[in-house]
Amino acid sequence: MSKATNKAVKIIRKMILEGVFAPGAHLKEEELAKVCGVSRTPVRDALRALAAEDYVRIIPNHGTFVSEWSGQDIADIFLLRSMLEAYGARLAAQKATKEHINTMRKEVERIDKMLSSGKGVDLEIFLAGNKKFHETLREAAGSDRLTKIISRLISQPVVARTAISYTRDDLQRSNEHHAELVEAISAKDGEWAHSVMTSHILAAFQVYKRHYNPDQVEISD
Amino acid sequence: MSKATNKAVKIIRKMILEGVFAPGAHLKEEELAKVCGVSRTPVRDALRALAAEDYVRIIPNHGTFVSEWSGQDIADIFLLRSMLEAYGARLAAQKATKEHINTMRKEVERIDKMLSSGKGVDLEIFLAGNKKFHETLREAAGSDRLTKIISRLISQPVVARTAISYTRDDLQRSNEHHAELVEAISAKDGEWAHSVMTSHILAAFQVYKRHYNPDQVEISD
DNA sequence: CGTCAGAATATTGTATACAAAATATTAAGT
DNA sequence: ACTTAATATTTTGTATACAATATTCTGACG
Repeated sequence: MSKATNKAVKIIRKMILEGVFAPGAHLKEEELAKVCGVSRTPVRDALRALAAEDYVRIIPNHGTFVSEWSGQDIADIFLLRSMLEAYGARLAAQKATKEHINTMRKEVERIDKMLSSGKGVDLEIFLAGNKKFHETLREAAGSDRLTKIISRLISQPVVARTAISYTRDDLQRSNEHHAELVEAISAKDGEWAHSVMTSHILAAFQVYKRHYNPDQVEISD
Repeated sequence: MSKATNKAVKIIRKMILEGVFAPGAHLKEEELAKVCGVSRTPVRDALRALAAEDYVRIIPNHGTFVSEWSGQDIADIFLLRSMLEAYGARLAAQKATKEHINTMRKEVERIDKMLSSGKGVDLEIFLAGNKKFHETLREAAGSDRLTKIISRLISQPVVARTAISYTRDDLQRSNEHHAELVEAISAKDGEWAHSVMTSHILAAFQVYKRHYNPDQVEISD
């Protein structure tokens, strides 16, 4: 993506994530152009890109609107993700190199060290390690197409917004899953890896549901 | 998509499919604008859309190039598709309404009638019926996101180009799979549907491989 | 003969101006 | 007061002009 377009994408995405534009809001090109300090042309490019990421939806001749997400949508995403990532894990078990495995193992150890240090949890470290772990696993799976599909799913606003409040136990379990995945992949056991990864993502879904529970939604009058 | 953009997308996509632009070819915006009879602005829009469909890839500041596909890529697509469509079939078994099932059954019967008519095979009827059958099944699965992902996979040039030479036996088997899928879904048996759909897509992959075999590729000097 | 530098050209990226379409506003009629 | 039609305004869509970048060509030099 080119300079001005890229700038616009970043600014607009951030604003949506921060709630500056509410779900359903109508994004006007000229206004965005002013905010981003570029002309309408790259703004339009940016909106097309954000539509591809499902941040907005474009209705021809009517405009661009911030996407709205139902609980069903979110469940959909997690279930699809669990399937796709599990498939990736199976492939990784067949194809991972020693380097891939070492990288993953290192990330597991780094997080483990953080958790058992006695100090408070450092989410920064966890998130970075988690990201690296999954990226490496996808790379090991060796399917660019799969990687792209998954990336699109998890780059979506709902998931991106999910700066979930992980409890210490959640982090612990997550990292245990990671450790087990390394074991399964080392053993070249695709079914095992598949199964652990499924649990891993569904557990994340559970954490999400616990936090963003429909029961907790308040309706103001 | 708006008028001029839509026109450009259709023209350019067709030209790529027809081989007017070879894989790897550099598509120049001005030239396309002239061919399509619109300005560069909607052409650029069109190229972004075609990139999303994987017909082309865009390299910033360098241009747009017709996508190239390896055998590995194609295998990747079929395998992913088999997984995703199988997942859809499982969902459909859980959620399909009587109307969905009736529509699917009707398409099966229409193709069956064509095949057993004694006359030669009518590919038009088969392709239309096949399309309708799968669309209905995806609708029955009730996941817009899944539908979108699958659509993107199968709208890709490699698959689109696959006007495969189905033999009569291939068509017969394909329709038997369809019939079995209707049975499985009627019985609300998700595992059965999943399994039949997997076979169905992998069989299609086999037909593809039989036709577009690397062995047959000639290299001119 | 090759290679490197620099100018010339071609191509993409961005801004602006204009056209088409949709939305909002006003005014008239019931 | 409520519709409805006409008009004004806003917003998106397209074309063109200009700027930035990349590519190609040319010629000097080793």
